[in-house]
Amino acid sequence: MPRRADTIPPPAETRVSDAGLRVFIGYHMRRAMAALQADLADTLAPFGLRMIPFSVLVLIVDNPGLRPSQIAEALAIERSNLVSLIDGLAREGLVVRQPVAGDRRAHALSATARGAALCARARAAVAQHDARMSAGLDETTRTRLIGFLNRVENSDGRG
Amino acid sequence: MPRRADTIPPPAETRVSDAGLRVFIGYHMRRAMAALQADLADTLAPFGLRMIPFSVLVLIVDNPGLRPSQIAEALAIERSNLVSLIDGLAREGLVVRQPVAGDRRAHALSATARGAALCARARAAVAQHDARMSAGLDETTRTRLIGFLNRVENSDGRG
DNA sequence: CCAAGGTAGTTATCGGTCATAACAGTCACA
DNA sequence: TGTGACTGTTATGACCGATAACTACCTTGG
Repeated sequence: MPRRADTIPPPAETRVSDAGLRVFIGYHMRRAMAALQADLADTLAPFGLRMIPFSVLVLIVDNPGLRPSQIAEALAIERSNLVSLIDGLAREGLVVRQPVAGDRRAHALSATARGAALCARARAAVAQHDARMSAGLDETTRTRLIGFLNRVENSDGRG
Repeated sequence: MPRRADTIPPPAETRVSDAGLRVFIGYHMRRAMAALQADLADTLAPFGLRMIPFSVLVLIVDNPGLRPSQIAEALAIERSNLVSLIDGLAREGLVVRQPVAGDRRAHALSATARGAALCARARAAVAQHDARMSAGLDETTRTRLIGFLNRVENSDGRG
């Protein structure tokens, strides 16, 4: 028998269940990643950095003379999205673009002293953040976890 | 000794190293998550769904009469972002909003027959996708991995 | 040498995700 | 009764990611 109009009786204290999604590892990964990213954002905020710019800065510091297209390939980012990213780092005086001797198209990226210093401090903070996140993870489990993540990462396209 | 102008010598076949980022579990998670999300997007595309709308649909199917604010809380999404999400599902005829008897503010969400059917098929496809992603993951490692992900997820704010 | 095709960086633009602020209608309760 | 809280909603903006097209430049084959 239809209730008056199309109203629905109030749910009797029903607790919402996401069990149908919890069966998927991807769901757990997504939730964990969201929490991790929020924590990382808080960690990097004092340095005026966000996740991606931090990654780019580390790459430049660790690989002086790097070119944008190489960063794009390493981080799986489109080249076009790198320009504003590098613009931002350059605006802050953290990195500089220099011409390359043999190729007038390319830009060699390197960190300034200020960029290197900031990167070192941010790197230490992120290391603490990462250790906090993976606290209570014994070495073998950690290794196995990274192995799993690498396998997922490299299952390009189809499996 | 400064080189002519400010040019930089071409890098001698330098391979770019992201070792400075590989030390972080978060970096591996981010890369794995990106690959997983791309694969999941391909999996859901035939059903006209993306990751978030799929999650919302599953929640509605599994919890008939659910209200938007409950979905927001369950999925850690802002309420305001749910409206266009539900609009989309409703436009496709997958879910309907019905008034709730006792509370004229609330909307009870439930799936249509079409929505339930689509959800079942999409759920099966996602199950295959998830199994593919976690292939070669024995049960104890899988359990331990999920435990780790849950710990990360629940390390709200600071640790 | 020179024309054709590829590469590096850039611009413009779009879609998707997420957050915030503000608002109207409604409910609950002192 | 009226104050405060809650629901769904609108509008808006930041960030991330992808695509297409352009300029400047390099490289290669004829």
